[in-house]
Amino acid sequence: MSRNKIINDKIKDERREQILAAALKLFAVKGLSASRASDISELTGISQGLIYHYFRSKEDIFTSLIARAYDTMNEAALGLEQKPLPAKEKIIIAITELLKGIELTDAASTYYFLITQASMSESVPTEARKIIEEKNSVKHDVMQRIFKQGQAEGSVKGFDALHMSTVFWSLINGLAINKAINPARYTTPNREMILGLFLKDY
Amino acid sequence: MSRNKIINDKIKDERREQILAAALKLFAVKGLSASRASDISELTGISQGLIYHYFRSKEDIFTSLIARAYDTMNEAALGLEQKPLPAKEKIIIAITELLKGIELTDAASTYYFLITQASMSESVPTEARKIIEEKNSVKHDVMQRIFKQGQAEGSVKGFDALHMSTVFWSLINGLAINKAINPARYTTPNREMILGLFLKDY
DNA sequence: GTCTATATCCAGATAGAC
DNA sequence: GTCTATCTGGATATAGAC
Repeated sequence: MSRNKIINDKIKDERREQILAAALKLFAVKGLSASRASDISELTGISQGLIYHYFRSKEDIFTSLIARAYDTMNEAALGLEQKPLPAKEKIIIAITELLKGIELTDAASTYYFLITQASMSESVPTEARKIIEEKNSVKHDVMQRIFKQGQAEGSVKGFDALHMSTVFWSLINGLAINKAINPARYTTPNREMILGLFLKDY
Repeated sequence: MSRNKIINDKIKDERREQILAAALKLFAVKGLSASRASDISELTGISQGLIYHYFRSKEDIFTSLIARAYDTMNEAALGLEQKPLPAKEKIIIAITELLKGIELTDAASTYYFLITQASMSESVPTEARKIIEEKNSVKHDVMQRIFKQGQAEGSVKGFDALHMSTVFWSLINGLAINKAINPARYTTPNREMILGLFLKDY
């Protein structure tokens, strides 16, 4: 590979990343159909036409982002599950980290928001819909297993593990949305209050 | 008013309701910008042009629906607050009714969904945005007052009432979304589990 | 690789006949 | 009141120059 080819490839990667980063911000707060190619153009400073040199279509950008979002979130969930810790610790870490992510509105929570928007909407490209259906259950399954582990260890309350993971992710999701809707009013809720939902001795 | 005028007014009302009902379904699941006037036309059987005889614009329909949605929800919340009951009972009723609404996906929960979609999206008409900012706090304020009442009565846990209302509505909201995303997987969570978040003796 | 200009399409909204 | 036909604007995507 020639010197120039290497440099070009690097530019190509950077451009793709710029486009993806801008599109992520837009799609997360406006959804796919209300986000314009011209918005991406403005945010990145690159011309509208150039977007289509890097992606076949707007939907293609969207689908790429959905895939990334799930990979990021699911890796985090699976990574936590595999740590050699008692379930109680895993649950404390999960809630602490997730609450922190919501509070800071970091990159991960923008992904989270994108997924929520996309999951709620019936008007997503077929490719993206497939990914959602395929990968949405992973984090639910992980938490279910962690709750069961905790029940075996005696630290977790005795409710149905499916119910607990439903409540867990619904609450986290709901908090993220709440924050987004009204950042001024939002305050991170008391951690003990939430931990007490799942753990004994709280 | 002549006989014909009365009949015409009735038709006019019915048509408006048909359009609003169809638009509600569409906006709630696809959002404003992905919902087409032609979709409304298909759902109602009314021609596309006729829609604009009853509403000035698509945004006008959207704004009308948002106003209705908040009125419906806020009336329910304020009605509950004013009942001559101990706070504990009010909380039990609220959670029971809301969980039921989510499970059945009734009309009220479609309104709820519309509000969530709209609140999350930055691309809503200015008029609708105003209504959201004005009326979104009502149900939070109501729950805050009920929690404080309950703390005075000794039945409610001692966490900050603002935190409790944040958690309350985030969880309800999150559950509604969860159900919408994956109806097959959703099971209504154990009511006692949720009540225990707020009430002593659970 | 990047831009400007443009083709093409589609959706919101209007006009006019019945 | 309702429909069909049409205008118009704007957005995606492409073509071609540099």
